[in-house]
Amino acid sequence: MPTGFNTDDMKKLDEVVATRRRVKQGEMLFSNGDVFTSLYAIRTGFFKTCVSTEDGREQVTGFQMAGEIIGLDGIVTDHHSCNAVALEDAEVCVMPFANVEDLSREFPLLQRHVHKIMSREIVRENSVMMLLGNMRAEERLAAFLLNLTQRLHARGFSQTELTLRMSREEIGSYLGMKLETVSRAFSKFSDDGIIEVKQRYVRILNTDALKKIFNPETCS
Amino acid sequence: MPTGFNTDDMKKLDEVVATRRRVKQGEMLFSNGDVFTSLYAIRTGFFKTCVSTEDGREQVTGFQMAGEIIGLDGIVTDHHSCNAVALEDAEVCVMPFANVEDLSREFPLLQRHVHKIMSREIVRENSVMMLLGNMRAEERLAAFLLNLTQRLHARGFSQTELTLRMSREEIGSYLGMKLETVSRAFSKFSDDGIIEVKQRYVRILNTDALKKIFNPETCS
DNA sequence: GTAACTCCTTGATGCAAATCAAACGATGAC
DNA sequence: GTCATCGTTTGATTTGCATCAAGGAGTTAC
Repeated sequence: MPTGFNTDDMKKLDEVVATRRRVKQGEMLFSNGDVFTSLYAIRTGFFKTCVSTEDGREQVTGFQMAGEIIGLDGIVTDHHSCNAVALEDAEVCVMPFANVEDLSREFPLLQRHVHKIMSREIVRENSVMMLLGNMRAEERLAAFLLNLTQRLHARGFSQTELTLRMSREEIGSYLGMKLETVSRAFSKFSDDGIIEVKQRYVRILNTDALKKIFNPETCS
Repeated sequence: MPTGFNTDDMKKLDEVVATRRRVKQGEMLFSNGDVFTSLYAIRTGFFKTCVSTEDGREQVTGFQMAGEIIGLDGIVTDHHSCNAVALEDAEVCVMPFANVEDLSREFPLLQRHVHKIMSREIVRENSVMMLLGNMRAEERLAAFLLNLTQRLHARGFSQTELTLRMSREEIGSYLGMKLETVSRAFSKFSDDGIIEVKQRYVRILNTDALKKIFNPETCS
C-alpha cells in the first residue's frame, strides 16, 4: 500500500497498535451492541461483516481481507452495529480509537489516511447500493468476482485463480440473492466457458467476458 | 443537534466555513469526477446524491436535508464519485476540507464530530444494504417513510405529515424498485388506511402499522 | 469402512415485481 | 381559455428470481 509515510512516520504509526488478537474461524471479532473501543487492521485471514434484523434476516455488508480496516461502524454511537466474523483463522492489530485520534492530531498524514479509509468505505457502499438496486443476478456475481480478484491481485495473488473463503449463502447475502441463484450463476458462467468452478475454487478463463457482463457498455 | 460544543468552540467552528453557496432546484452542487475540495453543510433545502453506470442506470444513494453533510465521497480519491442534486432551492455552507482537517487537529471535539459524521454515513448505508438485499417493496417504502418523518421531526416538523421533495422515480431508485411499484405501494398503504396520499403530500394515519410492516417482529 | 453433517447443484413450480400500456391530474406556455 | 408536458396511477402481462424439493460431493467422527 502506498501510504506516503516515511520510516520515521511509520515508527510513530506503530504506536497506535496496542496489541494483536487472534480470531479463529467462525469466531466474532466484535458483534452488534459491543462497546466500541478500537479499529482493527487485518494482518492475516478473512472476515465478513453483517447486520441483522430482529426477525433473523441477515445481510452481509462486506468481506474484508489483509490490510483492510474494520470497526468503523462503531464510532458514531460508541457501540458496534454489525458483527465481524472470521471466515478463516485470522490475526488483527488492535488499534484503540483514542490512540488513533490522538496521533492523527499530531500527524496530518495519519489523519488524512484515516479520513480516506472512511471515505473509501462510503464509496464502496455506494457501489454496493448500485449493485443491489440496479443489477441482475449475473451482473452482481460478475462484479463480485472481479472485485475479489482485483483486491487479491493487489496483494500479490493470481488475477485469475482464487479460493473463495465464503459459502454460496454468504455470497448471496452480500449480493441480495439466494444461494441457489448464486450457484446457478456460477454454473452459467462455467457453461459459457467464462470460469471454471469446483466448489470454492474458481478460475477465471475470460476476464473480458466477465467485465462485459458486469458492464455491457464500456467493453463493447 | 447536541454537539457538545460550547460557545467558544462554536466561534472557532465558524472558521471552517469559507462561504455560502446557493443551489437552485435541479442544479448540481457537485458531480461525478469533480475535484474534491470541500464538504458541504446543508443550511436550507433538500438534496439527493446518486451514482450512475456508463450505460445510464442511476442509483440514488441518499436524500439529505438541512443540517446534514454531503461530499464525503470525494475524500478518498480527491474527486467526487457521485452527483449531488438540489431537489429544491438550497443553500449550503462550503467547508474547505483543508480547513476541516487543520481545525480538527486543534479541536478534538471537532475531530470527533467529523469521525462520527463519517461513521454515521457508513452505518446508514449498511441499513440501506439490508433494505435492498432483504426487504420487499412495501417494507422498503415503510422504512423510507419512517426514516423521513423521523428526520423531519428532529427538525421541528410534524411526525405525521410531510411533502415529499422527490418523485416516485427517485424514491424507487433509492429503494431499488420501479416507480410503478412505489406508486402501488403508496396506494396499498392508502387503501389500508395507513396513510393518506395526494401526489407528494403524505399524511401518516397509523405509524404503528407502518412500523409493523417495516419490522413484523418487534411490534407484535 | 459408514454414518452424519454441511455445502453445493439442479430441476420444477410459484410469485413479486418489472414491463408494457393507457389514461388521469397538475403545471406551465401562450 | 387550449395545448403540451411531466409526474402519477392503474391495469394486463411477462419474467427473473425465490421457493420447494431432491440428490450429489466433500468433510468429520467413530
